[in-house]
Amino acid sequence: MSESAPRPTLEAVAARAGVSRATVSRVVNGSDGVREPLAERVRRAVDELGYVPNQAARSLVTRRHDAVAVIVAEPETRVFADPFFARQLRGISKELTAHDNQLVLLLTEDREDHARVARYLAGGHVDGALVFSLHIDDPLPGLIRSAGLPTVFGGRPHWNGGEDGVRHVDTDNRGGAREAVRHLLGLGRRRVAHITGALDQTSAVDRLDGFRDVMADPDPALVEEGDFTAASGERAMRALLARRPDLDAVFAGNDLMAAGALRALRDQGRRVPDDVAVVGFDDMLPIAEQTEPPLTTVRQDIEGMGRLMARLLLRDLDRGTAPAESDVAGPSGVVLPVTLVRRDSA
Amino acid sequence: MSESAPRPTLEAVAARAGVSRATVSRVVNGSDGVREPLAERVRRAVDELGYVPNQAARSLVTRRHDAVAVIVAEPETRVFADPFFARQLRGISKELTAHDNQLVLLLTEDREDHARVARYLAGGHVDGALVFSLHIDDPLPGLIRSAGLPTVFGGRPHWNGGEDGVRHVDTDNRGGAREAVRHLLGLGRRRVAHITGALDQTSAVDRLDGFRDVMADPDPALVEEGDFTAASGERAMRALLARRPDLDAVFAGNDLMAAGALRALRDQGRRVPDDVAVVGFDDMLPIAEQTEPPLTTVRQDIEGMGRLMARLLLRDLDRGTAPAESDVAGPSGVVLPVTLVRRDSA
DNA sequence: GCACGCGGCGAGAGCGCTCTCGCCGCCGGG
DNA sequence: CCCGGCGGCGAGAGCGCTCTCGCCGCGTGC
Repeated sequence: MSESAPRPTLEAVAARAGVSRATVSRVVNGSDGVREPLAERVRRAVDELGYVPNQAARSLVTRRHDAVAVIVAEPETRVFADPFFARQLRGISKELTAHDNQLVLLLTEDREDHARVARYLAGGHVDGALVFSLHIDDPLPGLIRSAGLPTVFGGRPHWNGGEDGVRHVDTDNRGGAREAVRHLLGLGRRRVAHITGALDQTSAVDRLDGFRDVMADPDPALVEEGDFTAASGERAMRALLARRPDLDAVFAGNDLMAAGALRALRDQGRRVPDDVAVVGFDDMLPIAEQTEPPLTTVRQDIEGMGRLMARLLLRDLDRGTAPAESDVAGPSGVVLPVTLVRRDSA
Repeated sequence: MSESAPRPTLEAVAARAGVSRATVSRVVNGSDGVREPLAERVRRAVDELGYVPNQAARSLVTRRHDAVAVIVAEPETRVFADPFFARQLRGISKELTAHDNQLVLLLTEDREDHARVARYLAGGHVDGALVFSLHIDDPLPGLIRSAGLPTVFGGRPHWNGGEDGVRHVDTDNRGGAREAVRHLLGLGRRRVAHITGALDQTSAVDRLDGFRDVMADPDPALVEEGDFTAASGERAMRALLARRPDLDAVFAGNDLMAAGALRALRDQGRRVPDDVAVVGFDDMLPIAEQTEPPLTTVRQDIEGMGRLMARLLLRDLDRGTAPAESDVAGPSGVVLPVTLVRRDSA
């Protein structure tokens, strides 16, 4: 216990094994060129001394850190209100640890934080970055790109019409929306409304686009903007009912808004799904299961999304330190499939 | 763009300012002993070159990393099912960044992960650790303590009867439970039941103790064990109703179980709060607000808990690198107050 | 006016590692 | 049997920083 024993160095291991530092280094890093009996002796010495390489010293020369930053913009809002974020982190974490990388978490809320993050990234503490930036006016992506670090974005970035080489992974928001609306039509519903999410986020825009794909020229009175909160869903539902009392289905941009809509419908005495069928998006547990009735919704693989982001980034990191814009191999954007989960609300 | 410009070193700044490395170092690290005009010249050189210290090189000599590990055990279960975790992280993050420390997130699920974490901590990559370990048989705390790193635990650790010097911060689970039950009694309820959380977690045990404090020798038939999930709450509520159909109130160990209980009560045709009053714990949003009726519950300051944990740890780190068991100043355990939030369920 | 003290600054060592280079011993071919 | 080649290993430099130490120049006291 006393004074924390000074950690053994490469030198110490070398001395104990009766070899040079270089040889120990070779063994520890698994490079070949060391004959078996010697290697074995080194390994024993490592065990006996409980040697663990000093990462700082190693980074100093290799310029690798085996660490990536995960940057989450605006934890204030939706991101932190639901388990979304935690699931994604979990996926990322799994993938990173499987490749012996550390996860450095950076939560940002205001401009000041952005400067800090930019400085941190420029400081070269990490090898790459995974970024979640939701809003359209967020300066963060720009800062990050200019830091020149390999980066993968979560969700389709705003400035990316589609294929300009910005690495990202997204959920098939548009396809999922289409599926949700088609399901409602398949139920025989004809006057399907949509409550959008906050339209400064691409996920909301894409879901709205999916709705329009299927409804082809819907009555504008059947679309109402929300902001992904339950309260906004409730308010939007009321507005919708006021404008189109005859509506018989609603597709909400997420489960939280669907829950709000459910409440508004109940207040107005509409039965779900008999009078109005409701479909959500996300399959956010436990919300989706706890509503009355349980929510039919579009499930996305959050954890898988996290894993994939990490995997993409690690791949870039492996292929040489310089991921020049040009020679990116593989698709720059990946879209994950979704599945419709049928419960009782539609 | 081309090849990422080789980052400027101390040497470069020194050359530009026409001083020695030592002087630049002094200025950069804010130590005094450099006269103003010179210091100013150095600062200009730093700006012009966009110099950012190389953390690896610095750590190599200082043995500080300005980084703290946050270790979350078993993200599988409850931790990840609710926004609890994210809130706590947010508090931690705020406090850490305010002190220029990085947050390294370690998520663990199985034994193998534990070994990895132990190795990581022993590897001296971080200056301290913040640990969330829920379950009684978790080997993690032991591993961490033996790594000899300054550590603060989230929640009361199992092996700690109270005051044996293990740094931790906890919510006033017992006090909150008492308050909840007293509230029910104040409403005139007399046959108050309790649905416990998973009793291998101290929070569940403490809440049960609080219940007992007030109910003084309650009918054992009025206590049913759950596991913090909504499903368990529903099941427990049914069992309780079967045994004591005359019960007129229930205190659930958390909001999720309260939501489950609400559902069971509704199924059995009991009105809430008229027939049976319900109180939860956590004030987990958006659950607590979305139930029917909205839940009266005990709110804890999750984010504050995170902040406090970080603050405690940073304090330990500042007072010399060796936080010998003995000379810990200040209380080893801190308990955060809770408040009862009255909504409609009780 | 001279010695002494003190504060500002520079020189240099060294943190623990990686990696290049060159040496040495072993093999095969002429 | 000698020489060239090659693979295994050690020596040493150097990554970018901090920090101790000592030098130098100035101000002060007698």
